[in-house]
Amino acid sequence: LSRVTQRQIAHQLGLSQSAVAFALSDNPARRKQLPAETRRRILETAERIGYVPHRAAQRLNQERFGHSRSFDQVGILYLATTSDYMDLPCHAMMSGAEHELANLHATLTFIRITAPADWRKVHRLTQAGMVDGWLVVGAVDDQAVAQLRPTGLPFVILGDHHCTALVPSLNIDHVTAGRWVVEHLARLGHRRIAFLYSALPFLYRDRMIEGIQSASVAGGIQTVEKYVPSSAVTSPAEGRLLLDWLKTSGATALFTAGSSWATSIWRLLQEAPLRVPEDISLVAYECASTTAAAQNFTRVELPMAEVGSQGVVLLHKIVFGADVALGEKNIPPTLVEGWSTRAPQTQALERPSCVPD
Amino acid sequence: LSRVTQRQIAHQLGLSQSAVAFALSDNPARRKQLPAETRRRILETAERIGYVPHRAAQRLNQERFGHSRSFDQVGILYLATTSDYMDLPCHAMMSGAEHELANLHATLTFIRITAPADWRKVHRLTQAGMVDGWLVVGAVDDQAVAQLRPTGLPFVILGDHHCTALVPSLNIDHVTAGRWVVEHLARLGHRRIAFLYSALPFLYRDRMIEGIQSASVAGGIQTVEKYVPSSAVTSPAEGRLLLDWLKTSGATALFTAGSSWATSIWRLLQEAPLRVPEDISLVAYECASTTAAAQNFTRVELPMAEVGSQGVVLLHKIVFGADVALGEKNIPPTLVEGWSTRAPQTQALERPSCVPD
DNA sequence: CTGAAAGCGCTTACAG
DNA sequence: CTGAAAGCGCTTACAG
Repeated sequence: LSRVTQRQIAHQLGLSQSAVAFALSDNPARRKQLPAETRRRILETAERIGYVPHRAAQRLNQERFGHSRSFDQVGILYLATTSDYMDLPCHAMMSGAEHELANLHATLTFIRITAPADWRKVHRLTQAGMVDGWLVVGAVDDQAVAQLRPTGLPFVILGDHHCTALVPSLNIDHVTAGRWVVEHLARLGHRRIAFLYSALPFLYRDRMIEGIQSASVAGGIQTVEKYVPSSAVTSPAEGRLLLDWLKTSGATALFTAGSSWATSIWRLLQEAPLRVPEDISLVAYECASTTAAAQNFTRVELPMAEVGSQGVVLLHKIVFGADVALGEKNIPPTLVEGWSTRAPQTQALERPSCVPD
Repeated sequence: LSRVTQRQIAHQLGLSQSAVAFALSDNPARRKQLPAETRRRILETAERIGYVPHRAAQRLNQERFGHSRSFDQVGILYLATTSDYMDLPCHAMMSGAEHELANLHATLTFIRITAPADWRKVHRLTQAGMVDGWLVVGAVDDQAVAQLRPTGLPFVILGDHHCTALVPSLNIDHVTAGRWVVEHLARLGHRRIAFLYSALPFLYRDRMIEGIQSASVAGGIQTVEKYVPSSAVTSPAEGRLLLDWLKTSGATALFTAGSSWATSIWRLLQEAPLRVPEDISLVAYECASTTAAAQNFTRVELPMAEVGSQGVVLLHKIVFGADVALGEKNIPPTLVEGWSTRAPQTQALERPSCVPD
């Protein structure tokens, strides 16, 4: 597999190498300097013999005419979290970003930051001229941004982050996710809904609660909330407490707002026994895994890949100097109606007399 | 952040640019051509002003003296599977590879292959001189290798694959994983062990069974096996069948050979009720997630990151022409002793009379 | 033993 | 309007 160069194309057609360069130029003004027929022959030959420009040569050139920014090589910084909860959604965002970059004939370089010393990798890559911009996922905070700024390269943060400064970022619209769950159940006729949240203060959780509460107020929906550690979903003792809470709550629907909780909870409900959806409607929440989809629960699906893809588009705009507003852009989630929700029975769950209707 | 070049260093010290190049050369023979003191001054200055060689210039040069292979840019091909089971272990291997590459000042380019047309990306990257070698993870088969060969670049397959041809590859030693589970339980005094396997014919599963059976035969251990779909772990009906099977099996220990099954099974056992480890010992199996570790079950842990790291080492050897034997290299797993295994009670589980002892 | 010079493949300013 | 030439930063063969 020897490399095909512009010189070889030129030689084949009896033209100068610069004629070939002109024909292949990205710059439309420069292309016009060539007779249309000559250009056509050059492009045809280039295509036929499989010419692909040598990236290193192009990059080296940019050092000379630095004013025209390029968008060939993007780095994705994965700031490791203490848990590995984030791996799946981050991987999904990365996949989406890679897909979008491939369309632009650009590549994605993966860099994992585990310790502060790993930032040296970032600075080294920058100095080596390897990167045109950064996508950043994981445990992003002001300190990370402080490391990123001196690279002089544009960046976009993907997913939840802890920055207080205004930074270009892209995320799922968790507020809307929460609102849609409430609105879907309200439309079916539910008036009292139970919510099971993670006890950990994830950002996505608090955004979702924001949406849930605003939609509940707007729709006259009563809510009951319970915050549980993820382990509770599988612990028998916690499971019993959870069922007791649910039965006395008078709720006709349950939203399990932790990723992949629905299957375990569904199992728990069946043992109560509470039939889904006859006795109680169940809405699942899934972040970058597909079990809820496989079981076709009614569910909130988060388009993490779309966040990655849109992140690339945003970064591209910034590189080429488009006037991009700082702050967070949001991608709407999807509410998929499966079998696990329906209108509530007129005869509600066993309900304590103290609960007003 | 303007770039620091060899010329600038040379200018500062009143030397020629080639003297600087000699001092910084990787080639020890070339370094010796310079007086030690001159070399020291050059290195000191380079360090002080943060010189980092421009990667594109280095790469372009290699086009000229192509005989000396480089190992700067490695591509990781993620061949998407139909399910997303593989995402977590693949991400773990990728993280391990990135860490090892960073030590070598090399970078990892992520490419996702979802459709056959995506192989164009691979060929384009190759032609563009962007890659020195490939790491390949996911759904790798002979067809993938056939796409890879014409790139002319060395490759190493990480993790399970379906190639019939002999290819350089690195994997977890699943056979040993199975053997260790049996040997651990045998050492504690268990003589009859139950195994819960995925119904899907994963390669890791069959390797593990191989190890389990050879160790069982060697240690005089009786085994009972059940193959279940992953959903069985959470379905109440299947759960009851599973408990019945377990109780009548006469087993004093259970190995749940599906990733992250242990928690659900443990819950199921508690409802039976079967206390762990008093009534039955439980060994968990975990692939690139940490729930079993968090709960400190006795468990088999798979060092996926180590597979990635060793994969880089192997690829590096191949690039530099070391005589590497084809076929699979294996990384031993770890058996971690947690709270969930102990010696069996002398009074065994309820056991049907038809089972010989 | 030392240092000026060639050239990797490309892009673009500049001379004809 | 066209094409020869300069040069990005580096590595290495080659002339002094």
